[in-house]
Amino acid sequence: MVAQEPIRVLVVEDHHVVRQGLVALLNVVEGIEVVGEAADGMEAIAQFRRHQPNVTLIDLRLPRMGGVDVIQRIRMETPHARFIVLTTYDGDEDIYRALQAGARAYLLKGMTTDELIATIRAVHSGKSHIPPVIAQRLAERMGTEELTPREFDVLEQIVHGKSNKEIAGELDISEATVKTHINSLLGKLGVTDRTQAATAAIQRGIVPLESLRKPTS
Amino acid sequence: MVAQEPIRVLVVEDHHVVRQGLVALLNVVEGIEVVGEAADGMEAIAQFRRHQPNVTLIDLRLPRMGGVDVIQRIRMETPHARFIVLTTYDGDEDIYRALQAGARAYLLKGMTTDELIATIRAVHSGKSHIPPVIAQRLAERMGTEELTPREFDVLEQIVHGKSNKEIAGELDISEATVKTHINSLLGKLGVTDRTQAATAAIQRGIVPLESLRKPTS
DNA sequence: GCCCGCCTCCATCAATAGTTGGAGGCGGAA
DNA sequence: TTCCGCCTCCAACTATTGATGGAGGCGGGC
Repeated sequence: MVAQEPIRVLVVEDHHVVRQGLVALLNVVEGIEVVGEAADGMEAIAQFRRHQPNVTLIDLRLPRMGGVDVIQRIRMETPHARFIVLTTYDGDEDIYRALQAGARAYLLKGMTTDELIATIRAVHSGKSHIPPVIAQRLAERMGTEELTPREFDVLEQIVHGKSNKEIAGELDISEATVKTHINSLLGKLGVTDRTQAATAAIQRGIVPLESLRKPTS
Repeated sequence: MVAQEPIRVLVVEDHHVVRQGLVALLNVVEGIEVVGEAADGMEAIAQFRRHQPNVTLIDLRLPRMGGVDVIQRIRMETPHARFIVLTTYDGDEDIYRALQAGARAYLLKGMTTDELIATIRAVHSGKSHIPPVIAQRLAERMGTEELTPREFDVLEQIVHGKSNKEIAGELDISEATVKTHINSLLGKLGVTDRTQAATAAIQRGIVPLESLRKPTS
């Protein structure tokens, strides 16, 4: 193989062990050089500016600014920046938004090292790579109508266990309006009651599970 | 430091990258030797039998038999076996059951390498180690009453979006009985309606999120 | 300007869901 | 045996939820 500039990679991942593992794996690979690491969103942006990597490997779940926002922010400054999203399981919503934001590839953490390396090379040379599992979910999602902002607000409250009356109070609208929104979002989500709406929202990542911990705010 | 037998460690983790990272990290540490790796529950048991490790590092979410079951099975054969549970986030229920099953330590994947090593050494020398965050959740959980098996069945159906009538059909009991169980489990979970019960069940890991994917079985 | 989607609200109705206060059977522990 | 927890069921009631078919205002795109 001809001697070439190595692919400069930035690794953004908040779990120490996973991050160190990734770096260790990648640094022994010929033609790949890890030029930076970040454990949260802010740090990721700083590191990107400093190192201008060819490819950024990024987890979507990050402290201080989620992965999707990081991708968007960086792409505003550097439109040609290339991202590989690296995540464990995650709801469909995040996948969708990450790709919208400009990620070129999506990898589940269960992949092999070879797949990871092949994907880095592919993305660096301008290709995209979406695993079949993910592609299928995206396809399923496509038929789905978008929720309006207000419907989203209501759905969020439903997931947090609020009654219609409470939601009305919270959003400062009448209970009738809440019902209207619910009726509409039930249809869009393809479910028949609020409980199904709540689990669907969690499962699809529309409302993050973390927000359930201590929600009383 | 005096030359000693190294601590023999088995790593059980289904994500290739994470597992390889862990192994790479641990193998450079003085006094620790990774004697085996497993990517699922069955393999874990086989590897344990073969290598008889001093400490087993185990993820709770595994294909083909969950981590908790693995711990229980191994401890039946080898009661003195020592486990460190290693997991990302996970509901309280799993933590609780893992400790019940005999795990000596619980580590979140966000920990540092130093913490990991320190914990391995501690557990090997017979100590336990539960992070404060986890300990606190366990404490909160303690006041909680256990659900009866039947209540659990009903809760599961609720999470899957079934109506009372459907649940009655599914469990082959009357709708009245379903209501009785629901009334009881709402109290035990400290919630006021089925939607809250569903999100609580998911959030606490009582009903696994994965079971929501394509549940129609 | 006109249309369309979104947000807001209304009334009315039917269907679920949740509450209360029972009751009987069954099996294990004391 | 007696007690207790669990499972089963009931009636009767209230509260909540979801369905339906409106209606007006507001703002952006054509």
